Amino acid sequence: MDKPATKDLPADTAQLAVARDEFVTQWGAIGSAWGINRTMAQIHALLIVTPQAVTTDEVMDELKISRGNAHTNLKELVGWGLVRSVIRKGERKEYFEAEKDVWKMFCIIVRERKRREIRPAINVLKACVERTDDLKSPGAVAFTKQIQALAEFMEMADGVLSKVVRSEQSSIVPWALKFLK
Amino acid sequence: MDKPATKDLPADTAQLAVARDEFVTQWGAIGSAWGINRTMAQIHALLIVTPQAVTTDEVMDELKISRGNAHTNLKELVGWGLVRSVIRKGERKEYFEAEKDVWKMFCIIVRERKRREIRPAINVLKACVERTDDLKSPGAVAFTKQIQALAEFMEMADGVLSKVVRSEQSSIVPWALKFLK
DNA sequence: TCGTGTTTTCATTAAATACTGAAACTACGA
DNA sequence: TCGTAGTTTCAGTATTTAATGAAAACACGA
Repeated sequence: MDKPATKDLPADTAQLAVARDEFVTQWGAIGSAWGINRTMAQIHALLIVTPQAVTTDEVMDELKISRGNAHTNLKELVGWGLVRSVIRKGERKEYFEAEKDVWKMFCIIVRERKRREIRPAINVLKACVERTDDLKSPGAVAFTKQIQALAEFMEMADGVLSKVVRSEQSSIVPWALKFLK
Repeated sequence: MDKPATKDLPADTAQLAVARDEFVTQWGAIGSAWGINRTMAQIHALLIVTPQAVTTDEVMDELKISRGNAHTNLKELVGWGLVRSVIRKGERKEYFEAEKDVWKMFCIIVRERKRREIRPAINVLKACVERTDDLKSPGAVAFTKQIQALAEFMEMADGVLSKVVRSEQSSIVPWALKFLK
């Protein structure tokens, strides 16, 4: 019994489900390696490959996790700006959907990491320099120089990232790629 | 009893010691935020601001940690290439010193993270695409497209980083900075 | 070969982090 | 205002990750 090529074969649907699951699982593992909570990475992966917005219950069900866990990580993703919550009129449930544009995702992540990780590090370095840049001993001068170099490097990196991300469009990096050889 | 200005004042030495400690502690905290083991970050910080090479025992003593801990994290840093072990002739002890050039540090970290984190992620994505790019259903096509976009983005990022890091000299990024506006 | 100083391993313990599930809370419609 | 679907919190528990310290292994000279 043949089926028309345009109709989904059951085998295909199954294969897609497996691939989707594989992606979610693996992305969770990669998230761990990147220092990101495994569940958060899995939820993000799930939302990325789910066309419609989903509810907390669907996430719980798909990933076999508790309500508390699903809730916390969904809100965390919303906090990062990687996921939006949408309320459908007439419905009381909250739905969630991920930003799917890869360049936008990248910009969001860079901006947040700049804010949460790079800026605080720069502040620490500057505070260290302030504590010692009035000292004259060779040891103190060397220390100050070293920390200063670190601080300047990070400020430069921060600046580059700001500019890369400012435009909110993916054209710049491929363009830069041409020039870097 | 006056001391000549070229001689270190005791107060200065103390102030430097405090600043150094503060740096080590804070850098450990920042490391944590970056997903890096706190102790490893502290040891790295300590070696960065220590002019001479140091022994395991000195690290244990400075940071008040066990031999096992000091050993494991020193070797881990050596594994990353951020720290070299040096053997002084006539001595049996092993000494450790950090790469102090900021640009070199950056290159080492980027290369390692590319290898340990970016490449594996790309491989996962490619494997996912292979599982589904023969499927014709709209859902499968959308899935494949999305994953493909992610994969292509990461390959592009990988390529950019390779080029940035290839030269092993810090001139390129400041140069690029001028062009990005 | 043995003795000694040093490095390495690893079972155990401690600490940090993540997850659960149920209770408390909220907001909305009837 | 009450009932209910839905959200949020959080104390308790489980899991994961890191640290300890002592024993084993190593390497070198005598």
